[in-house]
Amino acid sequence: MTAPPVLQSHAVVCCSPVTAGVLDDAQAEALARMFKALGDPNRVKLLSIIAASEGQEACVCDLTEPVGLSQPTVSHHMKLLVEAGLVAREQRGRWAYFSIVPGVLDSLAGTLVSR
Amino acid sequence: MTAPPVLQSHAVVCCSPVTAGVLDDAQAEALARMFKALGDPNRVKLLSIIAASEGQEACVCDLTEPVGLSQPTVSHHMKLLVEAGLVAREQRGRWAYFSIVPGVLDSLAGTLVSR
DNA sequence: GGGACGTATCGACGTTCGTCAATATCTTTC
DNA sequence: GAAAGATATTGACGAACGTCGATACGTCCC
Repeated sequence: MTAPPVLQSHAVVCCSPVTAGVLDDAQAEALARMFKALGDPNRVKLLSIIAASEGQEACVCDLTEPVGLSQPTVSHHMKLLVEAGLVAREQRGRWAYFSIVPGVLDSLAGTLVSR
Repeated sequence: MTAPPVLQSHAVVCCSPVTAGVLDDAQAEALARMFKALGDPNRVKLLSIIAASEGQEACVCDLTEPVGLSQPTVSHHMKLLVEAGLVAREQRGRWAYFSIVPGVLDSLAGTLVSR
């Protein structure tokens, strides 16, 4: 929360391959930040629900019931996913629509493949 | 530690794609377990050091200095990586050699690609 | 403007995490 | 078998996490 919203650029910076040489501190930290966001079962599930929704987007109201968590907790998880640069938030009318940032999962996958 | 060493099979079980339908609890948990292991900068760095070493293996003695952590802490991180099924441990003489489980990172990457 | 509704923030709680110093365990060598 | 070296375990600590109920904030509609 101390950081301004420069989160979109993560998709660009995040991608030094794990297996292609020793990572420096900044690279390791950028990668760990995204992986940590994926390090909770409910967040992984939330991502998959969004991906499976039509239009690849969903609002909190769609997400609360499938994961069985309270609305504030889902809101909290979504905030973490947004801050990690994995998910984008768009306010449309009363609802907040969340979608997976295009390409970010592929980029992350790219850091894991042996090359 | 309540679980016996069935960790090798993780590479087989871990791989329900995030973006190909809503994950059930077991799948989400299996994925999150591996991602959580990658959710610490020092562990990511440890992985990259192992990958960059000749023979793709390293002992704790090789790892302590690059990450700047105490020996027990490195040992602890390695244990987590092993338990997550990402790293294999092999005792050879006095030393314990750690190597990345073949294919596991590619499998993980496979769960992220949009397909 | 006053409700009603969807979402975010706050405050609190128990739990897990990352780290270290101290110590124990295992392996080799003399 | 005793000493030395490499690694693991233990115990402790503060920090971060996941969760909730209560409440505040926006947005729409009458």
